[in-house]
Amino acid sequence: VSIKFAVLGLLGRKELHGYAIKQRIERDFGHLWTANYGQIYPALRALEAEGLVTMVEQAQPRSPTRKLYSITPRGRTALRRWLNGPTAKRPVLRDPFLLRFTFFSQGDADAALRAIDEQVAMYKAQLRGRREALIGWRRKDLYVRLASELGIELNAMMLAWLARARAEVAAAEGSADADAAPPVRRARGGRR
Amino acid sequence: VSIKFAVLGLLGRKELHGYAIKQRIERDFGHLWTANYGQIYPALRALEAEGLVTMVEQAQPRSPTRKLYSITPRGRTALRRWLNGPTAKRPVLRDPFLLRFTFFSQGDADAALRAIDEQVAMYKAQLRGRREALIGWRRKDLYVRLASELGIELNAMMLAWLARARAEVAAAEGSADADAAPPVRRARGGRR
DNA sequence: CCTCTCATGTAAGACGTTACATGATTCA
DNA sequence: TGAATCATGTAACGTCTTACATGAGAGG
Repeated sequence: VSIKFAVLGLLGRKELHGYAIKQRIERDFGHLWTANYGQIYPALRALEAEGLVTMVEQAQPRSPTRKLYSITPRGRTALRRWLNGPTAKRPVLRDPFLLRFTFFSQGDADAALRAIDEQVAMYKAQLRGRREALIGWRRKDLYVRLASELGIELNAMMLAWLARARAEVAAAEGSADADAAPPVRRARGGRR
Repeated sequence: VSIKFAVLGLLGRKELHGYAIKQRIERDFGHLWTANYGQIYPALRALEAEGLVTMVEQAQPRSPTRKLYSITPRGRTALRRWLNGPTAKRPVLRDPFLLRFTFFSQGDADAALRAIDEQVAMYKAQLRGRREALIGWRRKDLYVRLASELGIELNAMMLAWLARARAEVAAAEGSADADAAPPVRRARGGRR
């Protein structure tokens, strides 16, 4: 249900075609939602069938024909109702790594360390990308900017937690492992 | 795929029946995963069919018969392989509120404020519950404790962000709204 | 008497992911 | 020549949620 409205919300700002919608989702809120063509194209058809958007084909000289979708007045009403309505449900993190993490006491000693380092690398790369993306939102939509900032804070917090977790795990599992992997990173310092 | 292993991981610690598994999931990592009977019971059957767990019926004098599941040696091997294996995929927050939030500039002025206050109330209640749950984990499993602490930090961070977001939104939308709802909460103070 | 907790489960449907199919253009 | 980007889509398959069905005992 949410994706239909996310698409409608994007069309509320600007007319777009399916391919562009996917790009926007990734750029604007890839940290808090994902969507793929298997969801986007059917959603657009459904919205059109309900009369919330209209479609116009747009031929182009040297690339495939686009299908441009625009929001209708009825679409705006539906969007506003969704925005004013109640919050569907409380969020869960649903992070496969963290789930696995809670069971590491049953695994091999160093598997935990390796997994943590993997995560650290991933979050560092992500953080860089997000900080760059933020610049584009600096003077634009207040809400998008705030959500984007949350993504960055979250990311930084995860890195801080991972550093702490790594230290505790290494300490608990005999100090031999502690320097098998790179010494406890100053990564956290980058946060304060 | 993750739920099967989450169940297996729980059984790796202690033999359990389906109903108890659900309770554990809620208590131990309700913040990072959810599961319902529609997933748990079929998962148990599947694990049994694969020979990773065994089941024994356990009649009780004055309550329904339980089906106690225990992990097998093959189950332990499979669990360890999962723990040592690669991390499936990067996480997304996937919070319906935040998704909606990014579109509030297209909605009614005060709907955003109301929605934020709703979220604040929810997170405050949740934070209380989690702090209590943590006490039970203090001297138990290191990994579970760390994950639990992350849940609390996350929760606190969300509250801090919501307070900031509220202030910025109120400021942007004319100061009339700013005191229609409770004055900008000192909630953030509780964090530093 | 009614609701809550314990305890098992199933079925239908909503939602999401992955892989495939098609085809032109651009860039190394 | 090969890969990436633009652009559309579908089918199969997983996963998750919701709602129902059953039934006993405990406590207000």
